Amino acid sequence: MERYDHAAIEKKWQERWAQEGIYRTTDDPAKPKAYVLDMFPYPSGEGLHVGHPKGYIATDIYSRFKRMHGFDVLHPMGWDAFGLPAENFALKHKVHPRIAVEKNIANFKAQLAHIGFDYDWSREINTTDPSFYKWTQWIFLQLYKHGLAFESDEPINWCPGCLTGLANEDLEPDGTCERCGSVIEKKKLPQWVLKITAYADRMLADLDTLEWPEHIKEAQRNWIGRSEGAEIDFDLRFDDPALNENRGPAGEKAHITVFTTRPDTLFGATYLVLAPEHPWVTLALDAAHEGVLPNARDVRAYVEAAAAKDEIERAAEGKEKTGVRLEGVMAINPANGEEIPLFVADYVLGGYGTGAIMAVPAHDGRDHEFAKKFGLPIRTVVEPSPHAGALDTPEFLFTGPGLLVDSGAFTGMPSEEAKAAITEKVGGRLATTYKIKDWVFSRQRYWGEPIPIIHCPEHGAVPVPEDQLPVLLPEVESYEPSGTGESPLATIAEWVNTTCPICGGPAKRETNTMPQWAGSSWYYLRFMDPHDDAYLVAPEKEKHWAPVDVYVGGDHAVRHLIYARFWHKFLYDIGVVSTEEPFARLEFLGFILAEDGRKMSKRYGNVINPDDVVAEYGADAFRTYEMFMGPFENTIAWSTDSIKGAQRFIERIWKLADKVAEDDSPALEPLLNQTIKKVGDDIEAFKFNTAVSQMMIFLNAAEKEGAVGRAQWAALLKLLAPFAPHMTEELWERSGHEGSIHRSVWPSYDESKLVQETATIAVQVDGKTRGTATVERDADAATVTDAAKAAAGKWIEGKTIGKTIVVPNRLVNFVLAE
RNA sequence: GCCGGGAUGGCGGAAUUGGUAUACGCGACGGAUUCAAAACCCGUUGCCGCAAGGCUUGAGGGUUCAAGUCCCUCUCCCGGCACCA
Repeated sequence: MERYDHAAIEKKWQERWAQEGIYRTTDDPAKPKAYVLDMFPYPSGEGLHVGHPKGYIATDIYSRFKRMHGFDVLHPMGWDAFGLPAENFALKHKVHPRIAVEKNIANFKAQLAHIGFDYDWSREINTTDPSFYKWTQWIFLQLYKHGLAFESDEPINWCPGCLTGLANEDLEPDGTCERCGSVIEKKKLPQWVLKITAYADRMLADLDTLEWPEHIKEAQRNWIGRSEGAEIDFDLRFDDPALNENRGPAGEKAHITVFTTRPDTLFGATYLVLAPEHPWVTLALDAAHEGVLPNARDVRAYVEAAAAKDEIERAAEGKEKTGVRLEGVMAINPANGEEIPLFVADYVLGGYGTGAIMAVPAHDGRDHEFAKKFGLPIRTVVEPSPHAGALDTPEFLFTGPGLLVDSGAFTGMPSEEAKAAITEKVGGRLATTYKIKDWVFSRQRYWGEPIPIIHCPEHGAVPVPEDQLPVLLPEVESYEPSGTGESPLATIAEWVNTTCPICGGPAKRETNTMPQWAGSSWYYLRFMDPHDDAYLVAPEKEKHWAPVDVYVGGDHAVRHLIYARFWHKFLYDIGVVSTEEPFARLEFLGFILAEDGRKMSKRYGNVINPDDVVAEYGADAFRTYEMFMGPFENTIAWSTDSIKGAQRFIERIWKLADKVAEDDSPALEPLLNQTIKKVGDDIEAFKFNTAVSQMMIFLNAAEKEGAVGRAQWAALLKLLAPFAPHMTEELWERSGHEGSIHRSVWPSYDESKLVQETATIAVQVDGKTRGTATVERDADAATVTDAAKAAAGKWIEGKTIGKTIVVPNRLVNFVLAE
C-alpha cells in the first residue's frame, strides 16, 4: 500500500463528515444520553497553541466512544467572548471589540477544524450574541426578584489599571489585579452584588455528591471557608461611671460580640481585639463621643494608618503584629467575671466573623505572638492528655484538642465537649461564618452584558420588563473606560435616558455591565436548546440532557465552578433546571508546557501552533500523541521527538492493512479480547495513555504474527477510531464497510477468551524471583509445585524447603527452612 | 503555617490494589538498507560486574513467605488557601 497521505485523507473525510452531518445531535428521548462538555474558550487574538486542544481531544474521544455505544451525544462548542481581556485586546489594537471577537472566533474555528473534532456546529453559541445574553439578563432579573441581587455602596476593590471594580475573586493573594498587576484600591461606588453566601452551605454539602477530583473539591471548600464556632458577648466597663449607665435600644449594656471557634478556651481569654474597621471603634472615635477613650488620639492614628495601608504593605509586613490599647474601658470575661483589656489591631479582619475576637494566647499562634509583644498574660486552659508537662512556661503554645484545666466547673472536660457547654453557660450562640463574600457583580466597562435595571427618581431601581429583553449593548465609536467609576455607557445619552416601566416618567438605565463570568455561569444549559427564543432551555430538552455528564477543563476551575454552581442551584430553586448540580463528573486537564519546560508564551517565543503540527505529522498522530503523553491530569512538556512515536504508530497501523487475512488468527484472540476490554475501560476512566499503549501492544503482536483476520482488523479499527478518526475511516471504507466507522457499534469482548490456556508463573526462592515455569491454567497445586521445583533448579538443590506458597496462575514461593 | 496531590531508568510513564518492578513510547547504541542521507526494518538498552552474581521504586525503620503498593518517621516537588480567630 502507498504511504499514508494524511493531508489528503483528512481533507476528504472532514468534508464528507460535514456534508453528511454524521455528528448531528438528535435529541432522541428514546436513547440514553451523554452530555460531554469542554470549558468553552475565550477566543483570544493569539490563537490556539498545542496545549488548548488537549481537553478537546479528550472530550472528542469520549463522545465518539459514547456514540459508538448507542448514546445520543451532545458535544458542543461555543465562545466566552465578553469581558476585560476582549475589551483590552480591542483597545490595544484599536478595533471594536465586536469586530475583534468575530475575527478571533473565525481563527479559532479554522484551527479546530484541522484537528477533526466531532462538534455539532449547529449548536454553536456566543455569549456576546443578544439572543444569548438576553437570558443572562433574564437570570439577573430572577435573582433580583428573589432578593439575591441587591445594590450596595460598600467600598469595593477598584483596579486603577483596568479602571473597574472587581470581585474578591479577581485579586491575587497579594492584593494586586490578576489581569494587570495594579495595586487594588478601595473605592466607594454603588454596586450590584449577588448573594452567593446564601448558597454557601448547599454548595459545600453537595460537593460530596460529585464525581470530581479531590483537589478541586478541596479548593472549593477552602474558598467557601465555612467555620463553626460561637458568638459570645463581653460586657464593657468604663472608667467613667456615667458611661456605664448607658443602655442600647433594647436596654442592653454596652458590649462587644466576638466570634470564636474555640469557646472551650474562654477561661484563657486575657484580652479582646477589635479590627480597625470595627463599628464600635468608629463610634468611639466619633466627635460625639469625645472623652470615652482617653487615648483617642493614638487610636485614631492607628486606625487611619491601618486604613491607608494597602494589601501589599500588609503582606510585606508579614505576621509582625501591631496594635494599640483602648484605654478607659475594660471587657468582662463572662466565664469568670475577670476584667480584661481591649486592643485595636489589624491582625483581626473587619470583614470576617464579627470583626472582634477574644484573644487566647496560650492556644492561638497569633494571639500568642501579640501577647508576647505587648506583655499580656498567657494562661493555659487546655492540656494535651495525658499531661505532657512543661505547660507553665510563658512560651507554651498548644492549639490541639485536650482536657480543660483552670476552667472552673469545666476543668477536666474534653475540649470538644466544652465548646457547647461553655457557650451555653455564658449565654453565647452557636454561629457559622464563611470566608466567601457576596459577589460584586458590576463592572464599569463597555464590553459586557448591560445590567437590565432602570433607575427611576420615583421608584428607585426598577427591573426592565422581561418582554423588553435583551437590553442591547449600544454600538459606539468610543468605549474607553472613563476612569471616574462611571461606565462608558453613561456618556451615551440616547441610550441612558429612558422611561420608568412603572410610571412612564423619565428615568436612566443602569450603566454598569456584568463581569466576564456571567455568561459562563450558565452557558452549558443553552447548548441543550440553543435556538429557543421562548425559553432559556425548554423543559423537555433540559430533562433530556441535564446534567453535564463529563465536564473537562483546567485553569480557573475554582471560580468558574463556584459561580456556575451558585447560578445552577438558584435556577433549580426557581424550577428552570431539574438537577441540584450542573456537572456530575469533572475531569481536570493537565497543561502542556513548551519543550523548554516553561509555559508556552509569545513572550518566550516557544509557542507551538497545532496548525503546523497537523500539517507535518497529521491530525491523527497529533491527537494520539497528546493522549499518549502521560496521565490526562499531568502537566507535561511537549516533545517533538515523541510525537514521531505516535506518527510511527499511525503509519504501522496503516501498513498492517496489507496483512489482513480472511480468517482470524487464533493466537491473537486472547490479546484482542484483552485489548477491547482495556481500551474501553480506559476511555471511560480518562486513562487515554494506557489505552493507546494497549493498542500498541496489540499492533506489535499482530506484526509479529504476520497476519490479522478480517474481524480482528475491524475490531482494532473501531478501538482506534476515536483517537485517529481520519485514518480509521479511510481503512474502514477500504476494507469494504458501508457507512461511517464513527456510527458503527463498539466491539464487545468475550470474557472466556480473555485468558490464555497456559500461565507463566514466577518461581521464587525466599521471595526472590529465580525463574519462571509455564503450566496449564488452573493446574492443581501439586503439578504447579513440581514444575516450579524444576524451574528453581540449583537454587533449591540440597536445601530443605520449609514452606511453599502457591498463588494460582501467578507464582510459587519456596521458603527454605531455617 | 494549613489543606490536597506527588516522588519509579537518560526522558514521558506502566504495574490486575500485596504476587515476575521498569509494560508502552521517546532517546541512545549496534546492525541491515542506501552512492550518501532521511524514512523504514532487525537487535540491545534499570544500575554495578568480564562473568557468576549482587543491587534497585525520594531517605530511614516496620509488618509479611512476598511491599512501588500497607504502617511509622523524615526530605523534597507541584497545586490551593493563607493574620479567616
